[in-house]
Amino acid sequence: MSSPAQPPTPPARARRKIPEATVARLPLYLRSLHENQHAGVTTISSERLAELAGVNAAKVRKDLSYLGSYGTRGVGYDVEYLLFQMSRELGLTQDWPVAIVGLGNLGQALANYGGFGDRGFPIVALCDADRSVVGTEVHGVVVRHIDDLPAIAEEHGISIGIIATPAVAAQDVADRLVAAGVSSILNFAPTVITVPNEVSLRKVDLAVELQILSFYQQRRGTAPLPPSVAGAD
Amino acid sequence: MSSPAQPPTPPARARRKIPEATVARLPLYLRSLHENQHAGVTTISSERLAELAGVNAAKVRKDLSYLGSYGTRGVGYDVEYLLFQMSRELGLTQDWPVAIVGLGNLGQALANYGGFGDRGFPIVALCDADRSVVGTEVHGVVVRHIDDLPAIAEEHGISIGIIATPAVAAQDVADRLVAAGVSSILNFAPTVITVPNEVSLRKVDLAVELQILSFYQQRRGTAPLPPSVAGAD
DNA sequence: AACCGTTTGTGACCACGTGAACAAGCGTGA
DNA sequence: TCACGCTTGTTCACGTGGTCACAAACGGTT
Repeated sequence: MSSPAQPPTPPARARRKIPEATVARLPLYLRSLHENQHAGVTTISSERLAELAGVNAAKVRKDLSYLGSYGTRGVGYDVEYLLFQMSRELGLTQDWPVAIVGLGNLGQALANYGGFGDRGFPIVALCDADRSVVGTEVHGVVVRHIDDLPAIAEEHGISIGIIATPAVAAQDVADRLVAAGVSSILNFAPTVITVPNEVSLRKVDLAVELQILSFYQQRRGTAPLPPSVAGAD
Repeated sequence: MSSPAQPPTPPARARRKIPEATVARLPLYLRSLHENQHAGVTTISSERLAELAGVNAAKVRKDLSYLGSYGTRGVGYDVEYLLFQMSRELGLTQDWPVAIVGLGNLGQALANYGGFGDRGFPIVALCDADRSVVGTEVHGVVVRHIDDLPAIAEEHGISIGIIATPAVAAQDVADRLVAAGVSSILNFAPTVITVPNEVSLRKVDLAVELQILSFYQQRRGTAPLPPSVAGAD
């Protein structure tokens, strides 16, 4: 497990364990805070932040309290200070170089989407198994063959890999990523993949999302129980 | 804010309410069942299905029991019969026509991805606000202007809408979709949008996924507690 | 300095989902 | 026919997360 990029966060005292559900919401708060900062807002209340993030105010306060007591009673939270603390906690004070494996429709779209590099996740490497794609350039990055993955990973200090291959190739790619030292994987392939415990895995499955919508859509005709809003959990 | 609609629970015999977490897993079971069916398997145990779906066997049995008692003790589940029941429950015995709004990188990639139509979610309409894109053809479908949304929705009987616009346009598009009668929305725009209670909303936020991975990646240097595997729940 | 309205931080309670354990039930073979 | 092994369906205990409510504490005002 070579971890080329060590987090700059100092040892610090015993960190409190943040619930997974809270971690999933922090990026939403972060985004709203950024927007407020750009709008010149310097202080924000939990109620306003809750409204922007689409959650309940008590939940916001509890979530933020896991980071520490960064608010001021009777006033609210200092936007800039909270942004700093939250960015630090999320590990966003540094860049995390990303590799995308698989350059079909989705992979290319992801590579061309500029929103990643802007937010601290530069796409520094692209891989594919198809030799007719290798050598071409996408969004300024030359596609390399997946057999070079170990060298590529070491070269760029890649810690996050995105799988955008067909389902049949996904598990093999995941194994290769892990072998190359990648310890965080985002899987877009429509299949279940397994990784060692020490590797973080998240998945985005478009077909599953549509089928979930289908379920409630179909129920809507029979029972009036449509739970709107669903997390990215 | 939004009051939970309680009163109306009238007609039809009370269908058992399937937990949201279970609904999110049904598509995974469905996929594994399809693969087994294609491989000629006629019967499957909860343990095998659990392995394929990456969950625990007890959870599989409990999830399936919400659909009814479709298994045979000592034997397992009949693949074909379970497939049928599950498809029916998920509303997959019919097609759900889908409209994609926003044809940037992501929208085009989604439109070109053939995996939707195959699985009962045909992309029948494409919309964009940019008049230079309107009129072009993507994956055999002509892009129309978003102002035509009401007519388009009625024409094709669209019930599911996919938002693939920039963040600033997302809420407006969502409002238009709802006004046009669309009652299920899948949002890819990196922003929180709100819809009426009777509309189902799910979101896929790539930046959020990466930031969640970043959190655990950053922690890995300080605390050895990386909860791998995370649902799209 | 003391009071007052406001907002945070947190403790208590409740609902939901998870995992293990087990009885019920089915098929098989003697 | 009966006993035995196997797998389901369900019950129970537990942990996590969500909501409510309220005391603590801060700035501003008198």
